[in-house]
Amino acid sequence: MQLLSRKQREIQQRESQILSLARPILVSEGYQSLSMDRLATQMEYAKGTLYNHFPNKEEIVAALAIESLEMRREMFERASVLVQGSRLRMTAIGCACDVYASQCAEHFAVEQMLRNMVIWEKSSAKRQKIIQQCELRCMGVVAGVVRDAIAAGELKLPAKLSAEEFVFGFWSLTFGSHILMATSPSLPDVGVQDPVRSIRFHGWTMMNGYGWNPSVSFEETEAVMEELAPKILQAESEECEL
Amino acid sequence: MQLLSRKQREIQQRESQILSLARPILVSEGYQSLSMDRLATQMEYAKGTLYNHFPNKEEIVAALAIESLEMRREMFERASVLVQGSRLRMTAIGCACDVYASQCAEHFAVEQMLRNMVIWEKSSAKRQKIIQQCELRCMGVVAGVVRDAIAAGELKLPAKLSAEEFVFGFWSLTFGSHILMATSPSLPDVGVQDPVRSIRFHGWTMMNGYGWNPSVSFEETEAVMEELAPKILQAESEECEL
DNA sequence: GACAGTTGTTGACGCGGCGTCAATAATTGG
DNA sequence: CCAATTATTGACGCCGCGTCAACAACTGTC
Repeated sequence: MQLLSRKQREIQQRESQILSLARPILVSEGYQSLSMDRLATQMEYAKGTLYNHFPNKEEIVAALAIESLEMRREMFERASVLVQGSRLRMTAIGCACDVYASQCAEHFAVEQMLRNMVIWEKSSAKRQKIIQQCELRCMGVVAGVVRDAIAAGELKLPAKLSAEEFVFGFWSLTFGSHILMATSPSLPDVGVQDPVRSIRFHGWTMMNGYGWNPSVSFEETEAVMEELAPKILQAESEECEL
Repeated sequence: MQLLSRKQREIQQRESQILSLARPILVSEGYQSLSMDRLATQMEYAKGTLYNHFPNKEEIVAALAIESLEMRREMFERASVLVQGSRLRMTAIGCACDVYASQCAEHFAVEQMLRNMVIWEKSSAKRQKIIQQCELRCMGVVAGVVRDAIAAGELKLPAKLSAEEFVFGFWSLTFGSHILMATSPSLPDVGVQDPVRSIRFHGWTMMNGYGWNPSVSFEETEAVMEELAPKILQAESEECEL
């Protein structure tokens, strides 16, 4: 019994060892450079042993993506309770997105890889379910803030727009901008000098467009974001480098 | 001289033959399924001949992406002159984005593939330049509308926000939403019933937030988009299926 | 503490895809 | 008609994924 559980623990922890070895390779050298043979060599285990843990390479990426999505959700939750007032809470979540995409770029990158259908399709139904639940819970956090805003009379949703559809707009805006920043070789060359500030401004304007109260000046919004950014990152600081 | 030019023409047209054979495979079966051997077999040429045209597989994808970007730009240009008034012209371009992403999904998909650094990095400097110019020209079309709006006094840009940075917001919003629609397995499950309409509404609201005149009701905006969509597609109709 | 049964580990192997290159064929100019 | 140039070919080397039969370690039993 003692030995069995020791062995089992050994196996358990090997799983996370695989993941923590795979992540830096995946992020710094890309999906192509992550080879099972290389991983096995570095682990000092045979390749077959890796396949006891993950049925294929894609599953490793999916597992990493789940870790990343989990982290994003934690940052959302932390951000959403750092300040008072629905509009500022929403702003804080927007800030969390920025922090996540820039300070935890390796996690953001792994999330994106999963959006390649090749990887998604080859990953197990079990992990697909988990990933969808992660997404759902992220959405839930933000939609919760929106519902609070409505309940407090600080925001009135247009007819035919659900809270989730409302969130979808902000999601698209920040998400799209981060993808573009990460993959568009040279935004400055097309005239976008400060993309992050621009998107913050657009988000702020969109909130104005919806009449989200109490209204805040953009300068104040920026100040709040500057102040919150380190707090959002804090608890993750040890597991999130670069 | 006759024969030489016939031969040369033959070679020229083989290039587009390769591309038009590669595109459907790439789109319907994914990047992994596009193999050089398979392509060669279907072309009824030897593999080596393919490599006379494209130094590697990635370059084929890059070449396809250029075709797609070119088409997007044409649609933007066509959309931007279909209506009068800067706000409606901007709306028309937004509509062009929707049409492009939904009706020319295969082109949109190829564009996205290029955003995988693996493919981007392996493509030649020459093609990278062309791609950046395509992006620049797309941006140019939209920024032109914005500048017209400013000149006509229908829009006033906030200080510290360039026309391009202004465009970047709408770009992120529509682009982000289309990526999410294409890759997020089940938006309806997280509560987003009608993503396209939602984003149109968000874009409309953002324009309101910036005080873009003359203001238009959302219903009218939708009506204009419905009317324009087929016209934007028209000239491409033969080269864009599904 | 020997033994049968179970569970975990190994790495050589098959397969398929990319890109190369020496041999071969076609084309050109003289 | 004959070099010289240019285009075409497909077998080959290499690498990476995933498998599986052989082997090792561990477990519970008598």
